[in-house]
Amino acid sequence: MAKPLNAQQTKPRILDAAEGLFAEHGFAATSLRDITKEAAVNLAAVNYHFGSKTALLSAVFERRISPINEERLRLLTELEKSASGQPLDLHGVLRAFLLPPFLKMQEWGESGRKFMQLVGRTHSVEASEQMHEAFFKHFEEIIVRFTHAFENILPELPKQNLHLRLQFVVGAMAHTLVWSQKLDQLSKADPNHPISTFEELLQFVAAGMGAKHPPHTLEDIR
Amino acid sequence: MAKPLNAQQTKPRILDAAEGLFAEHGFAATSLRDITKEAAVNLAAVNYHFGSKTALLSAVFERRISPINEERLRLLTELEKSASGQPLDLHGVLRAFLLPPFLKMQEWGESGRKFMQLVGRTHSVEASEQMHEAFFKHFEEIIVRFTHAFENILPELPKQNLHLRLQFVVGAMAHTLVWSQKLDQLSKADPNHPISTFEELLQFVAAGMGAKHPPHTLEDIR
DNA sequence: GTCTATATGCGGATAGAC
DNA sequence: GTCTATCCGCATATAGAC
Repeated sequence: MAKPLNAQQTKPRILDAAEGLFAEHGFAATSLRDITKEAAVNLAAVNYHFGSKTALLSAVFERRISPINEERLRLLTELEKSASGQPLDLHGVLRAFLLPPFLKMQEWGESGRKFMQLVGRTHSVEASEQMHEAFFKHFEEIIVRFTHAFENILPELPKQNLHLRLQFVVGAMAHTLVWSQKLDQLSKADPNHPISTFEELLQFVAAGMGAKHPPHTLEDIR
Repeated sequence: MAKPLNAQQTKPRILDAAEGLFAEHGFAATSLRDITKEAAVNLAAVNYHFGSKTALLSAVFERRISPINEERLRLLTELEKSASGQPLDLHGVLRAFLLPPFLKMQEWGESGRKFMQLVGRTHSVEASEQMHEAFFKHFEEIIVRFTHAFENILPELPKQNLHLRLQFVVGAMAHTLVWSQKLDQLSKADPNHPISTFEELLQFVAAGMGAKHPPHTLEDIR
């Protein structure tokens, strides 16, 4: 009960440090020296345990993305079961997609917050093309399953419009995750009326996804 | 009519090259060697003309952000004038905010597309804290004027919720600008039914901003 | 204003002792 | 598995000739 200070192994220490520094300063701007110093391990440990800086970044993604996407699919499957053939609910499916990252972020505390920042950054084209592959391969099943669900919920919306709108959802979500700390401060600005960033986002994108089609034309707006 | 090849000066060549490379690979991952090679100028030219790599990035921002935000304010002022005291229209104000970056992007062609990618990247925390200041100082007046306009349009929505929703708008916009090339391909996937990415975005965020408040509770959704 | 040459330091990665 | 020492290339930045 008195020596767990050094009990933490080298690998997770490196992962934690890398996660935080990549999130704060970006992949290219973070050196292995920064990481090993922060993790209080030897410089050579990164290459010994992970092989290279790029492989380390992959490992950072691996650790967090899988549980999030598994939870998304679990929630979606649950919805499909309890609907038993009936069309799904727009709010519900959006919630299945959006809730897991917010939940896991809370569950993981500060480390989770940093990771989400890194994810948001990656959405905006950080890192090389190879990194993008390593990142997006984790989302293939998610994209297929959720797109299909939304197509069934909104059969009248042309697919192109639907797919665009899903991109807007992703954009709003990514931005919210990146700035979650500041936005949460905003949510609590009035202590008599604390609101949930997540719930507000869900409300917003549900309205956006359900916006009636076709939209106003330029003429209507002027 | 036969020698304009070398007529272009060094400074704009550097700006163009830097804009493109910062957008594609990020600030930290782009070296002055990459830039001067792409611009076909001497390595020392950057430091001679701009002083440093960071100052060059500032200059890249300077050149493009000002015209966009001036146009935003011009459109908003125009709306206020023609409304002559009446409350403004939600669609109209959102359009005044969102249209200028899309218009300028088109106007500037490939260079504009790259710049918008860079802006989207910066929204997601690229670069250092100093760079952020240099970036966001261009938006102070925009934030004040537009926030005020939205508060008047949606007086029943608590300010915290309103401010959060504006962040969602910014997130969807930034993501759309970053991925504009791919999303435009999506918009034209069906040649019989080409749609406008911008109009679809406007429709989406207008519905989101106008979503009724208070939202469903967690209980309603389950 | 533009060039070459170079100062100076940091980057990822590794060899080899322990 | 962990350490020190080091390779070697590339980074930004500058000095000084033209």
